[in-house]
Formats: sequence, C-alpha cells, structure tokens
Amino acid sequence: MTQNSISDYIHELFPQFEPVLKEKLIAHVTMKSFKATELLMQTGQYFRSTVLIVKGRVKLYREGTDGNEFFMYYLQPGDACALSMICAAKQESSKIMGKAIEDSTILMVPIALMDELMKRYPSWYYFVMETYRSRFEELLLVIDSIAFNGLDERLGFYLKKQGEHLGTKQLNLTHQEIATDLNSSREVISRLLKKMEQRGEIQLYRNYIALLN
Amino acid sequence: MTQNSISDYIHELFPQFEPVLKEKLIAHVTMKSFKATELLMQTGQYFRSTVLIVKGRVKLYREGTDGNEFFMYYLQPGDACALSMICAAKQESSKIMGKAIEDSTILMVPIALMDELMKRYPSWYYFVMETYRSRFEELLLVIDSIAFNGLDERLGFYLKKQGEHLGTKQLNLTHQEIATDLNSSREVISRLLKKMEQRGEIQLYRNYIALLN
DNA sequence: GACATCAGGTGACTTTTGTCACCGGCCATC
DNA sequence: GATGGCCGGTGACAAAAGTCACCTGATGTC
Repeated sequence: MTQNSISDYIHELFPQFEPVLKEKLIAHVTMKSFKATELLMQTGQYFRSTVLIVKGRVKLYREGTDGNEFFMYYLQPGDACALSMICAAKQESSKIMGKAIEDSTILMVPIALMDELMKRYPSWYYFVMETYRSRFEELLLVIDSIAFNGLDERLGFYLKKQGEHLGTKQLNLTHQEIATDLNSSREVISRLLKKMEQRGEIQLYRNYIALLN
Repeated sequence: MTQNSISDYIHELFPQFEPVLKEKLIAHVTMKSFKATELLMQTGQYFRSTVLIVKGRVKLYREGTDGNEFFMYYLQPGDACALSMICAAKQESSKIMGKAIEDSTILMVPIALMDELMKRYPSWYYFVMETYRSRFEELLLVIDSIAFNGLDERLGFYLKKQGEHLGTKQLNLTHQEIATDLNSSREVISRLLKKMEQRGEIQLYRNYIALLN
C-alpha cells in the first residue's frame, strides 16, 4: 500500500463525516504505525486517545489469568476501537489485548477532543453509536457461540467468520492457531477439522484450509 | 415501596443530572410498570425509547435457538439498559431478553429526545458513556467466565454475583433455576453444589443456599 | 389422611473435550 | 544431505459434563 497522509486516510475511510469535522480531525489526530505481531494495547493499559484503524488488521482477544487467549473479533480500516472510546472517556484501564496481524496504522483522537466532537458533529456522534452497537452485538454473538454450542459448531462459526472477514476461502491458519483462538487444544481441533473434511465442508492442506460451499 | 411519581424517581435516582435536564426528563418521559416474571423486552423487539430502571429488578439473558436461557446480568434502579440505547438509536431489533424478577417500574425516554440530551447535557452524556462502559465490562467478565473456567468456577462466580447483587447471603434459588441460568442441568449443579458444601463454602437447604465466608 | 407435586440426591452410563506419548512428513538452513 | 523445528495424525486414556432412571423427603391441597 502506498504511503498515505492523515488527510488521505480520513477522506478515503470516513467520507460520511462533515467537511468541518474532517478538517478538525486532520488538525488534531496523530498517526502511529505498528508492525505485524506488535501489540497495540494490553490488559491494564490506559488510553489517552480514541483509536481509529486506517490500515492493516487488528485482532482483539481476551487474555485469561493463566495466559490463555480467546479471540473476539477483528478491526479493519474504517473501524474504531469501542474499548478505547469507553476507556479513554472514563480514564479506565483496558481489559483486552489488541495485536496487529498485518502491518497496521492507526489514528489517535485525543480524549480532550471527544466531548466537543460528540456535541458538535452529528456524523461523529452516529459513528460512535454505531461502533458501540456493532461491537456489542459482536460480543453477544461470541457469548452465544460459547454458551450454547459445542466446540464443533464454534469451530464452524469461527472458520466462517475468518472467511468473511478476510474475504477469501483460503485460510492461512495452522491448527495450533485455531486451538489458541478458541482456547482449546490442537489435537481436538485437528480431529474436528478432519470430521468437517469428511462431511465435505472444507479441505485440509498444510498451513491452510480451503472452505467449500 | 410507596407510589412514587416520575419526578420523585428522577430526583432520587439521578441526583447528578443538571436541574434543567431533570425538568426536561420529567416533562417527556413516560412511566411503565411490570409485574414480577413479566417480559420487558424480547428478542426481535424494536425499541422506540431508552429504558431507565427506577424500581424493582430486571434480569437480562440471552436466548438460544432451542429456547435455552443464559443469564448475563441484572439491572437495578438507577441503571439504564444499554441495549435499548443502542437499538433505539439505530432502530435495530434487540437480541436479548429482559424479565422483571420483582414488580418493576421503568421510565422511557423517547428516541427523538436522545440526540438533544446528548448534545446539551454533559451529565446525560457521561451517564450514557458510563452505562456503555459498565455493560461492556460486564459482558467481558461473562465471556471470561465461560471461555476460561469450568462449570465449578462459573458456579462460584454466579453465586457470588447473586449474593452481591441481591445484598444477602441467603439465596432463594432452586438448583433447577441455577442450572437454567448457566445453561447446564440440575443433576450437575446439584453435584457441584454438594462439593462446595463439603469444602465449607456454602450450606444447602431446601429452596435456598447460604453463602459462608 | 391420601394424594400429587416439587426439590433434591444418587448411581450408571455416554458424550465431549482435554491430555499424553509418539509418529511421520515437510521445510529451512547450515 | 543431515539436522532440527514446525505441522499434522493417531491411539489410549482421563476428566468434565450431560443424560437417564429412579428414589427420598418436604410441602401443599382436597
């Protein structure tokens, strides 16, 4: 991807914002880049800004007390991190881990600006509300899948979500990575994947999985 | 509890609101009462208002495809329903069930008023943000407990939450009710409770459980 | 008092999931 | 081309959770 400026990103990814709001953001946000695998935020960290993703892909997951990971959802360009909004607004520490899975770039909107943006710019207000709504729903889906479904269904749900999100039927995932995301173990995932393959839902290869149908 | 007016409730439960905001709310909200066990909201329902709880206790739970329930959290007087805010703002249907577990009263703030309140009254804005933040965190705790813990730990977590919320060490719960809330089965819960009793953490009686320590 | 209903207990069994040990193939690198 | 690390497969077993059948005792009702 080409080297974009703050202004380019804002015009490309947030066309719905009023021109005055765009100017305001361009004047006040700061840009920060992360290499793939770098952590953007970790449990206990305090935010001083609301985070907008403008390039790359960020994986949000919950960390258990014994170091387990539990995948929740991805953020992509045009998304805001709901947690950073909430925590920044309240000066609270985050309870979630964020890792760049591609080289990624974010814009940081200073907290001090938030109140004014919310009051003065309807398009910002709606953007924030929509961010809360969609993340809340995403969390409810996650709860559904662990509360009501067996690991086999969760695995299906997970693969489908990966496919949709990455926009491809070729998933570059190892069994170990999947097991980690679902807080399970490799052997179990391998067996379940094998069953899915026998049912003709997927095809297994080394280092990647092909989604059928 | 005595028969309160809208004005009484607002002054008692929301003292942090600016006087002008209180007047505005008193002039525009409508009050509605529910009997214990009545449903306040159900999956698929559309909201035309943001809901504030002013009396009683409302249990929010997720409903699975096959009619299972899964308890998430309680709302009590002074709380707002985050889901109703989000859904009302976006005209989306709710994905959650709300049931009055005591005779309860709510105030309904028309959607049409929301934008204005958010823009004009900082104390409303902060109240809304705090509502989002605390519900989000509550959901994260729920996810933690199902993602990382066994049923035994979840049961302990559940009993503790009930005790804290209801402000008592005598929980009037049947094993079947607990099993339903945790999406498990009565026999399993009975066995785990027995183990907790043997470890001296609780005492079991007919129709109620005493929390020790 | 006879009866039905409900809360809870228990043993036997199954299914699901996790764990351990070990194997084989692929691949990068020296 | 030998080595070692990663990826995946597999069998055997253990632990956790769910299911089934049946029992006991308390409670309420007619």
